[in-house]
Amino acid sequence: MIKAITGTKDILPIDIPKWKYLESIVESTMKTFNYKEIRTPIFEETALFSRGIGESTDIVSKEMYSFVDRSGTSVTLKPEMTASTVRAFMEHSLGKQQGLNKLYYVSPMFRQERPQAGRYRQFHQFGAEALGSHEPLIDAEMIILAHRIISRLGLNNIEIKINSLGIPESREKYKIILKEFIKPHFEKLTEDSRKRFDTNILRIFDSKADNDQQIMKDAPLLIDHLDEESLKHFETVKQILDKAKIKYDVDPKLVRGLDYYTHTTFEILSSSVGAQSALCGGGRYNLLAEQLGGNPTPAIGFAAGIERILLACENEKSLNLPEDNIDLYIVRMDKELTAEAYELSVIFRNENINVELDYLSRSVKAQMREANKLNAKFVLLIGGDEYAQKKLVLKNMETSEQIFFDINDLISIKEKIIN
RNA sequence: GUGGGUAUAGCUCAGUUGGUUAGAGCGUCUGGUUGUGGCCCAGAAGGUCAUGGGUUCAAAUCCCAUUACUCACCCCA
Repeated sequence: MIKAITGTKDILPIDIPKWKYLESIVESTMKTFNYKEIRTPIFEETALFSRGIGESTDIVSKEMYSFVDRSGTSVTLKPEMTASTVRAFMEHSLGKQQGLNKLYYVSPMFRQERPQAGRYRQFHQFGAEALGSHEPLIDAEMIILAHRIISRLGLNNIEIKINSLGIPESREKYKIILKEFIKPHFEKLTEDSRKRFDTNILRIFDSKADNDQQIMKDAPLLIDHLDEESLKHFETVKQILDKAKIKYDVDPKLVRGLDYYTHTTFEILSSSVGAQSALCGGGRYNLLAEQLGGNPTPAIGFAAGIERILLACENEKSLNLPEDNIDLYIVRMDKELTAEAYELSVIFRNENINVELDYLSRSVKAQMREANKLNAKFVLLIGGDEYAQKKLVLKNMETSEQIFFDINDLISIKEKIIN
C-alpha cells in the first residue's frame, strides 16, 4: 500500500478543529494589528532562495526540495516565506503604494530534514513581515504580535529571547576578534564547530557539546562590539517591550541560522515540546531586498511553526475547543420512507440547518444511536402511526421531549430547531 | 547524513523461560419483543503478529537483513 511520504502528515477530520481554531486566532490577531494576508506560490525559482537565504546555510545547502521542470528551470518548494514575500513585494512595487507594508501569511513549507518531534518535511508556518520601516517600534511590534498570538492560544511555558546582530560592518570586525579568541582552542573544538569556524563562526555559540560551550563561555560577545547606532536601536526595542510588559531575556549567544538578519533577532521557546523548542523565530533583514536586486528596504519579520505550537497546546491542554454537533438527525422508521426523509433533509439544509440521516438502511435503534453519537440537538422521526395521521415527531435529544407537528408545518419545525 | 528505540485487530496495548485454534479495553456492526439515543447486557465481524531469510521437532517470542515509524544529534519553525 502506498503511504504518505516520509515527514509528511495527513491532517484528519478529528484534528481539523484545532487547526481551524489556531488559524482563526492568527487571523483575528493579525487584523488587530492591521496586517494584511499575502499568498505566494508554493514554489519559486531556486535562485530566489539560494540568493536570499544564503548559499552557506543548511537550508540552501542540504534541505531544499529542488527539481528541474520541463522547461529546464530549477524550481524549489518554498522552505520559508521571507524571500517569497520580498520577491512579491518588489515584483508588485508594493513599497511605492505605501510607506509601510504589514503582511502576514499561513502556508506549508518544505525542507528535507530527518523528521523528529515537532519537525516535518512538509510543515506549516504562520508569520508576519513588515517592509519599509527601520524604526525600532516595528521590531518591538513583531515580538509583541508573535507573543500575543501564542498567549491567546493559552501557552504558558514560554520564554522570549532577543539579541542584536547589529550591522555587517561591526559584525565583520567582531568576527575577527572572535577568531583570534578561538584560534588557540581550535584543535579542541568538535568537528562540526571546526567547520563552522570558516563558514559561519557565530554559530559555534549554538553548539550543544559541553566542550564547545566551555570554550565559548568566556568568548567576547557581539553585543559588546556593536556600533553605537545599533546599540541605541536595540535599547529602544527593549524599552518598548518593557512598557508593553513583555518579559524577555537578552541572549547574546542567540545567533540565527539565516544570512539575511541584521539588528534585532528573537525567538520564542517552549518547554512543553521536545528538543525542537523554538515555536517562533524572527528578526530584522534590512539588506535582503537589495540583495535580491530591489531597492534597499528595511524590514523585519517572524515565522512560527504551527505543528510545534499545536504540540505545545496539546501538552499543556491549553485549547478549549467547542464540541462538535449537528442540528438535526432525520430518522426514518420505515425503509419505504427513505425518499421522503431525504427530501426533508434537502429542505432543511436549504434553510442552513445542519442535517444528517442514515445512508446504510439501518434500524431505528441504529439511527438513534448515530444521532446520539453525532451530538444531534434534535431528531425528526418520520413514519409509523403519526405519519399515517400526517404528523412528524421532533425529539429534543437533551430533554427527550417529543413534539408533534403537522407534516406540512415545516416552518414551525425550523423555528423550534433554531430557537 | 549519524546514533538509540519500536513494529501484534481501526485505536491503545497484553502475550510468562520459544509449546495447541494469538487476547483485552475502546471503537465498529447486530440484537435486548411489533416504533426511539445515552447507561447497562448479549453476540458478531476484524490479525500474512511490518517484510524477507535463518536457528529449532516447534517462532509473535531467539538471530540477521530490509522497510517503516519514533526520539536525539546537525540545523531549524
